[in-house]
Amino acid sequence: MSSYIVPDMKRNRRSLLRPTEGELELLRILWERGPSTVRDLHQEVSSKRALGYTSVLKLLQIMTEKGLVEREEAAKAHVYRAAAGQHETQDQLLRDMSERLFSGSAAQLAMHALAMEHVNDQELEELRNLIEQKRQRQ
Amino acid sequence: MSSYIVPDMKRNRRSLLRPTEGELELLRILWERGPSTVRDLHQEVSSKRALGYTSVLKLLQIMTEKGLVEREEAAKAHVYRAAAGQHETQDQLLRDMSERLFSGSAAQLAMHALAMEHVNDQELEELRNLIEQKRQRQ
DNA sequence: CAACTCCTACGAAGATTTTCGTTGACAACT
DNA sequence: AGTTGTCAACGAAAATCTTCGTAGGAGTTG
Repeated sequence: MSSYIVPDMKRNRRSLLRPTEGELELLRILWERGPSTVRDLHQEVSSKRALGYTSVLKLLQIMTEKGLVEREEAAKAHVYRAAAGQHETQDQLLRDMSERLFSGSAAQLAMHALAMEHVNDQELEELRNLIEQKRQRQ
Repeated sequence: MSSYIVPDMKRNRRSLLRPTEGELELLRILWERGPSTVRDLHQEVSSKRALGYTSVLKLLQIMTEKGLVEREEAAKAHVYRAAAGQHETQDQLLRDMSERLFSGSAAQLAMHALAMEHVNDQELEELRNLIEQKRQRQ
């Protein structure tokens, strides 16, 4: 009989796919601001809701373990940056959602999204172009 | 001295807005199949992944408490049906996602969704119509 | 150099979600 | 009546997520 130390794959597998609520909050800020320190992030988050400094720090440490962010330890205050690109993550989560909510139909998802809210002229124009491109390719 | 029984608002507030992962899985099946028993649902879920019968049951009980499903107790095997409409829930979750991933731009979300995957002709047509409607209204 | 300040690491409490095992009710069978 | 099968209820373990408090290192300043 033997026992192994198995890397915690349950966590990794799922988390790479889907950042949690709090993780996403930080990622969003990192995408906007670019590489930031804990203090930067805490300040940003604080404008939205109360959250302790060490909470943000801890979250970032976990995210580092999961590979969601990478950090530069050169300076005293470590600098964090998103490991995955914004688009990549967005697409991943959208695919997920289309799967779970619309049985895989991205088009249905898109229609619901459009029907839902205000869309400005420029966005409408981009959408029309996108659709024309798609039509010609098929 | 008096004590009150306070409805668990923390739970309700959030959960009505956002079914958890497992809850959504069951809701999707209920939307597809219509009212179902625990056994039905368990069978359906089992085709995707291993999950005990009582796990499904428990989840349904919790969902009943939360008001996500309603149940008919007439027969021995209770029959559950989704309380929240599919569209309602979809829109709610989309709004959420557009907020969290695209800073509230549903149009951006839609574009990403479209760019991502194959969309058939009929869907493209519907999208064009939808966009035309929007354009004229603005 | 002692008092401050800033920052990371670590551990841990709470809340929530996920997953079952066990129990007891009820009915069908033998 | 005893055995077997199906189900709901309940409780609880395990996994995750969220949020902090506390400790300790490293500069800074009076």
